[in-house]
Amino acid sequence: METTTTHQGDQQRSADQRRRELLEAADRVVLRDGPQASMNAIAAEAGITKPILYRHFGDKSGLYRALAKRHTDGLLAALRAAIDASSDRRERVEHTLDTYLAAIEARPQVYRFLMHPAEDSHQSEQGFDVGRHTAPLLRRLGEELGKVIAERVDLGPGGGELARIWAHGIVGMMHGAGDWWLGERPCSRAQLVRSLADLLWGGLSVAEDRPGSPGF
Amino acid sequence: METTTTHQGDQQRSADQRRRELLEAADRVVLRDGPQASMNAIAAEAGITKPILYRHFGDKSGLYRALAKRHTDGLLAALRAAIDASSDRRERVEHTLDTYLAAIEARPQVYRFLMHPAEDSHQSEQGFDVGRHTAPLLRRLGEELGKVIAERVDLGPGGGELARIWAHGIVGMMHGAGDWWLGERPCSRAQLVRSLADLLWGGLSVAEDRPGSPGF
DNA sequence: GACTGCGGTTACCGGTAGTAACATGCGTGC
DNA sequence: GCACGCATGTTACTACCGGTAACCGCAGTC
Repeated sequence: METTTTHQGDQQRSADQRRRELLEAADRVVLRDGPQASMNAIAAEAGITKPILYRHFGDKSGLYRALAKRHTDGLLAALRAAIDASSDRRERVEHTLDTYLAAIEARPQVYRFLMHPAEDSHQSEQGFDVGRHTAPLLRRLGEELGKVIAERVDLGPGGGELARIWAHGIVGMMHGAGDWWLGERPCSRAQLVRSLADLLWGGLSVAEDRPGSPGF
Repeated sequence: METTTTHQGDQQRSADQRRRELLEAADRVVLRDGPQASMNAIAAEAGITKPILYRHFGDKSGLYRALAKRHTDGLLAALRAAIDASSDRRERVEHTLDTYLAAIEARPQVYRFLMHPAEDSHQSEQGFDVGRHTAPLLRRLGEELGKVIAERVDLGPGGGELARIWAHGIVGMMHGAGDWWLGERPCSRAQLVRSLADLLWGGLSVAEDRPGSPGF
């Protein structure tokens, strides 16, 4: 079975390359048609037909997962760099927020695809995974940020748990505010970054009550 | 055309009632099958066939919007009550967080449906609404909370903008952390509420650096 | 020259959203 | 009494989706 080693190698290399080509074609279609790009459309863009896609990626969610992994890895790398770019904690937070917002601003279609990678088939039949609504991207961001917080900030005993909670909260805040901002553009990116950092710095707790506000 | 007033009224009333019945049937199916409940299944549950559904609701997203409105209204009412239930601001925030989390904990299927009401067809053809990924529920929650903050907390000049930013950030935090918590259940609800409130109260800014952490 | 493996195709399956066209029962005008 | 709207309901269809089975043709090998 070793008589065709070099040929096997060629085949392997060309298969990987083919896969990369297909992913790039899929990328173009998703960028154009959004998250509901069809397998037919992707195959057509790649100049082939459906069954080949299925041979390479198994099913639609497989293709989408491969596609999402590429972009997610890129965004994660950018965020890690932002976290390490400065030494002051406040600056660090602002840089991270700004990097995320700049990314979703620059390529909103990609961002949208990452958040809704496919409504994803008919997974577990029973109970259909009650949680798990959030995109994998946000989970990964939360876990990564949780690690960073846990290892750099002293939160006392049980700080690991707390770090994860805060991390997922912060990621959610970033996502929620970012999505709203992207839709309405009510202010500049810098303004949004500063405001969110202020919020995290306890802005809500130190502000004064409104004169006529009830109860306070 | 006024000769049939009473009859018209009867028709109208019965049409509204029919609509309500259909929504209840749809509710049962969505609760059972999740967000990808089909129109056929809903029609069958209601004891009728598809075209009637379409006559009442236009299309699938119309039905889903009507369904979502009901639940959203309910949740919003509960949250408003929570906001008004106490006078201390910190308590208010904790009550609000807890009410939201209790709701998604009690009926995760409904929650999940509200967050993914239908991946929503092929709306605007071109550009497909770059933002607008977030569920309408979250938008509404953000706007409502923004109003409450703006009218009760004195944020100085331009405070209205800031209130909206903070509101959408807080809602995002609640949603992100809540979704993660619902999936992994890493701690009690009370613990999560306290931790998130601590985060909003500036916990991240006042914590000490870890001894060996780089840069700080 | 027959054989085999692999990239590629056509043609299909089951199920989805959505629609057209036909049927049927009820109250009203003449 | 009877034809007319008119709303309610049905069956039967289109068009498309994800996914698959079966076949086709061409490399390279024995």
